[in-house]
Amino acid sequence: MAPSNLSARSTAGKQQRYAERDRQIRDAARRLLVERGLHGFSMEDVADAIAYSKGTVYQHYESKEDALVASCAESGTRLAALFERAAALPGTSRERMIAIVEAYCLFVERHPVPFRVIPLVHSPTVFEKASPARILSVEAAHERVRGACAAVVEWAVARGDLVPGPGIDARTIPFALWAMMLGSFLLTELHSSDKIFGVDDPAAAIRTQWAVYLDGLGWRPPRGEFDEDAAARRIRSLLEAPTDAPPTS
Amino acid sequence: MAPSNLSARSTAGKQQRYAERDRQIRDAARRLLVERGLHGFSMEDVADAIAYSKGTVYQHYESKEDALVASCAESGTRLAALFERAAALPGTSRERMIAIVEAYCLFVERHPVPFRVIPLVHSPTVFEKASPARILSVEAAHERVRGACAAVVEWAVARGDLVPGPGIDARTIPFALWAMMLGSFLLTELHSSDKIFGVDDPAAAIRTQWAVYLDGLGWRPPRGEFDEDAAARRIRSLLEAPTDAPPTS
DNA sequence: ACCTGAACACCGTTCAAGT
DNA sequence: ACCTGAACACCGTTCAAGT
Repeated sequence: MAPSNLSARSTAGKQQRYAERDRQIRDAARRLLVERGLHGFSMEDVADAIAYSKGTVYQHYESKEDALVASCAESGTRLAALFERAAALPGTSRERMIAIVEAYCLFVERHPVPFRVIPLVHSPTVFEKASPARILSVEAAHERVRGACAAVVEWAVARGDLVPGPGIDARTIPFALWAMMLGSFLLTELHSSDKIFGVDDPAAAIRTQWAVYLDGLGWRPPRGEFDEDAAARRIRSLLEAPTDAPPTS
Repeated sequence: MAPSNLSARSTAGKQQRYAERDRQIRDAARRLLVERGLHGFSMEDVADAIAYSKGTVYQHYESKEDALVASCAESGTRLAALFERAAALPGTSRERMIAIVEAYCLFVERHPVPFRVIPLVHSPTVFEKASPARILSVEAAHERVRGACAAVVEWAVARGDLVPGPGIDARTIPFALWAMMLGSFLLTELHSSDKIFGVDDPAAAIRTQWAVYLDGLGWRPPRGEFDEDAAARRIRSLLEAPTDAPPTS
């Protein structure tokens, strides 16, 4: 921890250069993934996009799959941060649940490609070629996302807004919420060309479905006893505000 | 339409040989996809698996993507047939909704790989390389699936089991159902290794969530007024029976 | 007329050879 | 010590040359 000055400086310099290059590679990879999609994404292009060779890219990622999982972990971490902000917003427990839905909608709007890549990357064949550390970072992000939902459910139970029961608990409800949101956006994505469902605004559909589901759980207050649209608008403007300077006024 | 006998016979023979080879290729492709996953699926292996060359495989599929979409269309058609059977099963409107959920669960259990491939194949980069006819066949299958759900909703409204309203109609409910099922299974799939949600039986979770959602819609009869588990068991045994000899006794 | 498989292109991945 | 890019392997795709 206290090596000679020279060695310390060179080690620090080395680490800094490595970190800088890591950032460059990560940015290039993300941009290429967004521009060309999973299909057109290649390690060759990543190497071309930065000022280093393919061999150097492979010092940062074990494999192409490792790079994809890394990109997923990054998206997941951003989503987790947004969920945690949403779960802590002022309001009733039901409004915080709405906030989480708004957070998800906002995320998908802002990052459609990373979102679409999630299910593709989470396949056994991809994961088994990624480094264990990389997989752990994805799981950590997901755990944060789940935890943010679970916290709202537990708070609602503590406040008496929700009466727990079979299928009504802090494990099942986050699962249901996430499944509904993931499924709705994917389904809209899958059928954006054909108009099979006639659902052109998935975010609106999710808001309605989620409200129906919360009513089914008996979550207080029910639809009709508060202005859902106004709550959603208020929450969205709070979430859209920049993270480092929240408009508390 | 009435060519010479000889020509007719040779044309018929040709078509028959083509159809036979098409079946061989399709079977090989499906098996390889299941065995090796999307990642390990190659046109080279398909050609090796049958007694023809790569060039011949390319007479059946425009591209690798075309082959994948074809496989999806096949799965979709099977799913549609199962949904149509489920939607027509004897019982109340709510039991028929349960039947559709059971049909989906049964399908995913029986064909996990084709199911997992669906979101991967429905990406713009894949679809734009598939032939228009192939895409149409996928859309036709989806339309049948949606139609089967919509029919149950309309029947429930006609019977007075469901009162339509905003977000409560034959377009939105099938969307919600499909989204919930797709999302639940994908999410379970994504997190089968880590145990983040603690949900080890997605089918059970879906049954509960769907019941909660139907209650939220006000669909009659509500949970608690009938034996859901018994209904699900009865329906499942009907669905598991072979298609061509339904046990009507 | 139909089918083949050599040939080309495009990466993923490695590693001997540079600096 | 670090980085490079030639080299190899593995397909996707095509098409001139067989039968």
